[in-house]
Amino acid sequence: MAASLMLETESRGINLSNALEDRGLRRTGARTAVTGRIEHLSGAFTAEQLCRDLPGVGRATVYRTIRHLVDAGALCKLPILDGAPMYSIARVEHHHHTICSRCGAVGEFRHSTVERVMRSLAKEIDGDIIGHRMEIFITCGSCLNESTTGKFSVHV
Amino acid sequence: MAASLMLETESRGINLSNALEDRGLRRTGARTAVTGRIEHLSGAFTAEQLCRDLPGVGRATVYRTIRHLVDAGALCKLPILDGAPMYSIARVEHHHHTICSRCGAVGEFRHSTVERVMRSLAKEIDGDIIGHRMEIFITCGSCLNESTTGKFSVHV
DNA sequence: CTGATTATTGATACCAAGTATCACTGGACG
DNA sequence: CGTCCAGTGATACTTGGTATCAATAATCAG
Repeated sequence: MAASLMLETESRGINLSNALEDRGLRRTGARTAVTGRIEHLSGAFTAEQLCRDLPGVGRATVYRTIRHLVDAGALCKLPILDGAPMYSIARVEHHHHTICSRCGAVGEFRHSTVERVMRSLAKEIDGDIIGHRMEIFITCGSCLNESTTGKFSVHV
Repeated sequence: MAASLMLETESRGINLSNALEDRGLRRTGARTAVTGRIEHLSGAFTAEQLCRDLPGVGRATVYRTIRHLVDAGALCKLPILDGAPMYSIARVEHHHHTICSRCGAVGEFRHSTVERVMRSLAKEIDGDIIGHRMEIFITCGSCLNESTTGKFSVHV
């Protein structure tokens, strides 16, 4: 992702273990393994992928830990159209995602115009806006130089 | 949804059975039952809901027919954050959705500014944009007058 | 109309993702 | 150190959806 896109970003210090502790949860071996693995991964991942990577940690614990991290706002859950949802570390307070339809790489961005659109829509919609979500499907720069077939189908 | 929102809309004549025939699929009793039921429903629905409503049609056929309709562009598939995806008839060529987090009602809208945002992002993103998706979570007008609890959790 | 051809159906079995249960374990803390 | 309770993980279960395949229904040529 181009650096210019991140101009409006206030990046957060990321420590997933702390995010759990802040919620009053104990720092245990299993949780440290899960958060450590997530921080070690470069991008987005699925729950099953994490289970495979951490055979020493039970499935239930992996799923529970992910849920805690999502509840804490430290992870974003991205409902991809087909297949299991993906998760990515929430580095930016409120943001949207770019998803490469070939390699699955997920990026974050903020764009003030999106928020302006929301404010203008608020006047027209019959009801209260309580949130929004936006995903941009791309073929990322590095995939443009390759010839692999698509990973996700995109019906938009 | 406010009528003003639909101003940018070119509404399409909707005939799901024709959408299937246009793809070279036969007009059968089961498919007519499924498309008829979908057209009869007021808003968005899940595949399982359709199966329950049509006990005379097999699960496999319901799922197959939905898939055909999505492929034909006659239905939109909406990945709600938790639970099964919802489907709604695509009345407008390219559009976005409002989703009431209480009653699950789904609306469509077009807003030219969203497309303008896409064009400005295209210059900044490292890669090719191949599509985008936007959902606005709302509490719709009719739900504002009630006191039911939320149906969907919204982490945005 | 009749029979041949082929798409479609739906019961069944299956698979994948995720959750509930519950006896056991190990952190925290007096 | 011992107690207590949060946390764990094996297991069984649920849900959403797909593959299989024999039976059935559309379609079409004659």
